Amino acid sequence: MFQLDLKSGVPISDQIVNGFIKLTALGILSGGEKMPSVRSLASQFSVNPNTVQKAYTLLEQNGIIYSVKGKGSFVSDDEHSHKAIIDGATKEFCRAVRTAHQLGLTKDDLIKCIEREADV
Amino acid sequence: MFQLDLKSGVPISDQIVNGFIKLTALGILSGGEKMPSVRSLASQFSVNPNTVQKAYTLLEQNGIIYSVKGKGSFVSDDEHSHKAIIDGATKEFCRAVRTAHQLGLTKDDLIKCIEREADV
Amino acid sequence: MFQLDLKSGVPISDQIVNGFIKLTALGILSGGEKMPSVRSLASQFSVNPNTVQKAYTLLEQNGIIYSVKGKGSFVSDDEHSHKAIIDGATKEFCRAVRTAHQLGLTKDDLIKCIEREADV
Amino acid sequence: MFQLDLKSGVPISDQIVNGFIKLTALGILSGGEKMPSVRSLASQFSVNPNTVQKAYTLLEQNGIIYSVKGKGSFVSDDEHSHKAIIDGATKEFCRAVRTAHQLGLTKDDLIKCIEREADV
DNA sequence: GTGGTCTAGACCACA
DNA sequence: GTGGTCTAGACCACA
Repeated sequence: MFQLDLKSGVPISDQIVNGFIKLTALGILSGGEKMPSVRSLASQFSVNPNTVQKAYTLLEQNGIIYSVKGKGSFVSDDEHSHKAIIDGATKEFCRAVRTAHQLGLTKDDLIKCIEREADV
Repeated sequence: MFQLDLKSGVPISDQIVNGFIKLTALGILSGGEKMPSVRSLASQFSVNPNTVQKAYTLLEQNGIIYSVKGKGSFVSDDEHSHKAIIDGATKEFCRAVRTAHQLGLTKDDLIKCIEREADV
Repeated sequence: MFQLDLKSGVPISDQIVNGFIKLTALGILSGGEKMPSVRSLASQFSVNPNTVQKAYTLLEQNGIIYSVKGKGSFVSDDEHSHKAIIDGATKEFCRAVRTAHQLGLTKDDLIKCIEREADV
Repeated sequence: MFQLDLKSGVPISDQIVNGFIKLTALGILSGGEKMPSVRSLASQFSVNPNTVQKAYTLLEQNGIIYSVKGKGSFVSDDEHSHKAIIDGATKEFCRAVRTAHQLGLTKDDLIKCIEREADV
């Protein structure tokens, strides 16, 4: 699935959120599929169930998954989850553009960076 | 100079760092100029001196300013500080590009965002 | 009959209760009519029989249905069930009015909402 | 301030959220005012700090308060918090109207209820 | 079994 | 001191 870096300073719950967002973005996880249960994932990562629970709550608030008490958590329909991910990522990226621009990077600098990093 | 936004969630020390980086990027602050003293800036912003101190330390670590014992802190020569700022901003931005790309934003999406946000 | 929405977060047993209440309110189910057996409904909905049983118990407690040992469950006579439904709904709605009013919605706000949502 | 009912079945964190929403709606708490610290409120209510923390996080997500690490939590500007409260309450109430309407309450029934409960 | 809430208490970054 | 994250583990409703 994905790895956690306990010493990175990034909250573990956020790492779990990001991990699942990537899996979904890559199509490895798709609509309706069952998520691992809170407890099983916690023991798999040797992490507290509360931490996983928090991550799942965040994922649900962002429309990536939905949970059914007593049954489990499930990935939202592809259309829904895909839109949620693209929307979030776009917002985040546009903020980065604004910051870079304010610090004096020119449009050309930014595009050069894209050519280098986001090449097909 | 610049304003602090306590509600933004961004650590105040980071906001101070960013504020000075912007002033320098815009050429409002230039090489050799004296920075306000930690204590004066703290009282001006009604903020804890430790917070300003932390910001100054970060600025120094990034090569934007340098301090002279007993005299105060000064902006690095233009060439030096400018390079430091551009380098930092580029690194940060490229990371944002990678993340956005991994989450499924296409090159076109990214460029569209730049057109919108970084317009002259 | 009616559909269950697993993603809604509303307990399935409550959804079954509400489903039958609506069918009765609409006159699709009327007094004396036999309810589907717990087991048949459970398999029809691919849901745990306990869940259906719980719903039936709630419906009985609210006077919407009654059960006869060895024969099954039946819809209460129209007058009875209709009154039970209206009473419950009224109580619930009045509570919502109180809450909304306490939070600062004016009588006009509330009525505007009714015009919009409960239009013929 | 307000009281908690530990046996009500309503999550304590939600009760705290609702309590502060009411205090704000009533104007007892207004923009910029400092909220009690997580720990002090927890001890005042004899409740775990995590529970208060959760409530504060929810209030922040709803735009009612904002928190500054190291300084405390504060009520959002009146305009902002007021809008957030009215929006939330309206959404909630409209849902109640739909439900009541589906169960057969007529527009007149609903309005009668408003006259009774939301009288000036 | 499964998600969700809660207590008790440690530890961190920030001010 | 203040908010925020986390562990350890209990307990509840729902299925």
